[in-house]
Amino acid sequence: MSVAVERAAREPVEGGSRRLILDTAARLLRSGGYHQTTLREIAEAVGIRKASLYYHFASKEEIVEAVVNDGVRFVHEAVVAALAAHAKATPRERLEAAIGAHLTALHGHGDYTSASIKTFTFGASPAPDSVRWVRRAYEEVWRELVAEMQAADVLPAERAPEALRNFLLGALNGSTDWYRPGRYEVAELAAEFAALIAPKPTP
Amino acid sequence: MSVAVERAAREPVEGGSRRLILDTAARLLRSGGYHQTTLREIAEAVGIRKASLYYHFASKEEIVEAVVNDGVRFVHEAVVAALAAHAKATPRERLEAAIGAHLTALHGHGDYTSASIKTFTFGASPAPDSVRWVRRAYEEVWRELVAEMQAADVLPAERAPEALRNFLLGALNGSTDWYRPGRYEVAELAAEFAALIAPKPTP
DNA sequence: GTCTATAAGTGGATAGAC
DNA sequence: GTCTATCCACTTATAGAC
Repeated sequence: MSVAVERAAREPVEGGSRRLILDTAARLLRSGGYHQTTLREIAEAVGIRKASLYYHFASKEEIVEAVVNDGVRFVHEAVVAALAAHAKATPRERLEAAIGAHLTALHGHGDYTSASIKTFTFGASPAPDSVRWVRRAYEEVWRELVAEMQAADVLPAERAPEALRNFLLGALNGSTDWYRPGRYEVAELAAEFAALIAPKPTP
Repeated sequence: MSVAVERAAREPVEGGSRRLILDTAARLLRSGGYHQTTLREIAEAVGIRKASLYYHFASKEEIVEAVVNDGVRFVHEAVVAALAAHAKATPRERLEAAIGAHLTALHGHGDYTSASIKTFTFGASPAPDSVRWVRRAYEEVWRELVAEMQAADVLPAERAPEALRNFLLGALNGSTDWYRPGRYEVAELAAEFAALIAPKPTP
């Protein structure tokens, strides 16, 4: 289900095996991270031998790279879509929508995005170029959004935009360490976070 | 130097070998995390054979557990000390001092605290009891501080204290992913973060 | 307290049959 | 496209000499 949603966010047609491998890898990377997740584990969970993975991918790094990039692309598109859907809303509503979309991608059944955060520091010390680009592109969305919010006086204009963006995204991503569905809904969390970074003006 | 400071924060006298091993492990864990850091690496950096590590520790997990706990104790004591030093300051100054102490422990030469964050999700899925206790104890400091700040109206009283604390600590700890010394000073970062979570009232 | 030597297992990756 | 079989480097950990 969420897998279907995530699939729609990526390339249209391709062999189902490749997708199944990535889905599985995403799930394992989400809980185990890079070094804990082994090719044997992935293969077993998929239901094939680990040697068969090499028909679809050239290396472990290639699998992880694909998962990580898909994860960032997924949250990227979700946030862009949320902003488009709230194009005519107030700036503050737009901010809350973006926060909600980011958190939903993180805590919904989207293994890719969580795996992406968990695997932030990659196997190889400098992340592959593709990873850096994809992240940079998503960052750009927030860079623009922060600028819009500062211009609209929803976020404090006198604060450094970079610190603001890093502060907010750090807090959002950090929620993977403590948030567990069931106590709050993600929507409540989003409202709470939006209120913290951009307090509603006292009426 | 920072190592000396950190040492002072822990047990007084003990064999220097054990300490040296932990210092080295902390440094490697900080950059590599749990699974990337091997006993061979640690031993080589210390200048002994890896088998010799087993004279001092029973297992890799025991080494990591010691580093992680020392790291949390270090930042814990640093924040408590900062609050004590600002006992008579305004609530807002106390908050900024606590944020500054936390960030300094994270980005100074304190390998232990950074390693602790990086190794947050431990090897074994449920972290050892000792780790959970030590973290809980530190959390308590912030729980009290947040309550104090909400009472003093420095932090918004109408927001959920738990969300507030997690939001703030997430943002602080997330800075390990992007902050690099040199551009800002840690003190500037602390001031910026304090301003973001607790905007000064417009005069 | 540190060493050499080694066990027992697992990691990623490849060759080649089917 | 998936399999069996295998390679080899490297992992944590132990045994026992010095």
